Amino acid sequence: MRADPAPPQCPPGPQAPNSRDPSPMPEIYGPRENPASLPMSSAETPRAETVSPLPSSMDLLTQDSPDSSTSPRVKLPPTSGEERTARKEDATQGKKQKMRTVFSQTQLYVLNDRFQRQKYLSSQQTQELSNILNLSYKQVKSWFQNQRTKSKIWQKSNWPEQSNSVTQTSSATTEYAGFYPCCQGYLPNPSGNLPLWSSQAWNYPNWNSQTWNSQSWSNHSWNSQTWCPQAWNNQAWNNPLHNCEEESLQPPIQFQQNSMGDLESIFKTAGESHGVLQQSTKYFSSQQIMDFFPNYSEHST
DNA sequence: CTTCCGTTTCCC
DNA sequence: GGGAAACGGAAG
Repeated sequence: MRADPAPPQCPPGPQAPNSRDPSPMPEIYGPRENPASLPMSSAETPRAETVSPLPSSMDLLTQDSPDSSTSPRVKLPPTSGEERTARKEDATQGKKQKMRTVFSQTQLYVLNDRFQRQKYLSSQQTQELSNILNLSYKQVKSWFQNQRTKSKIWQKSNWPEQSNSVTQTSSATTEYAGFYPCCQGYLPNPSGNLPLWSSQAWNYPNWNSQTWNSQSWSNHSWNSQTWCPQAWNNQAWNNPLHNCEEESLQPPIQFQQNSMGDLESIFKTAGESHGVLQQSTKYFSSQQIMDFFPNYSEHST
């Protein structure tokens, strides 16, 4: 019965942090063709085993089989080592068992990094991301949804007494970064300061950091007045044909198809595990790490 | 189709 | 038991 009397199309701008408050983020990467799924070098991918969910209706554009069949990215983290491919197959009774995938650190890293800049992905972007990470469309979509939920909860907990969205933005510039446990040590200050990644992220050369600094973003994103996910996904900038913007927004560094491979190798050599993030930042700026990602493919002009 | 929310189910 | 992935349903 959750029926947000959401407006016809877009949610009212300044509204309670309760109803849908999408945080649109201008697509800075622009839609790109998907090159080819980046084979996760099964480097550390813990175990991303997945169910074979019954394709719902939207799997049309996705390789929905989460991949247990496509990618071996199923390995156990150095902690609990035991491959447990043991999925309850007893589901033969008709009750489809739910398999909970454990994303690899690399996958989470990329997802998180992306999430920090973009709370919402277009379907195409989701698709691309899923290809790169060797995840299913659904998985990426679900992950972002779950992340958004956590983000909201996190925000609320940050301003327990502030129910006024206006006050929030002025008093806090925090933005949920969506860090997973292993990264928390890396966070500057989970209790109020802008996450490191976020701040660095705003060094986009082509982004008006003067105008769009972290605070602006925070304000804008979580109190957006004229934005809604659906509209967003239909925007021109999500349209391959409209990429005038993205060109100018392309970061200088372009990793190519094997970007993930590079990243992973670094993760490995750096000693993956918990140190992976810290280490990786020594080689790449968070910006770069992230940038390689959306640009894995350069649109052939 | 998407979003959200609430819930379930699983892994640690 | 907590956290997180996945599911189901309502609403747009």
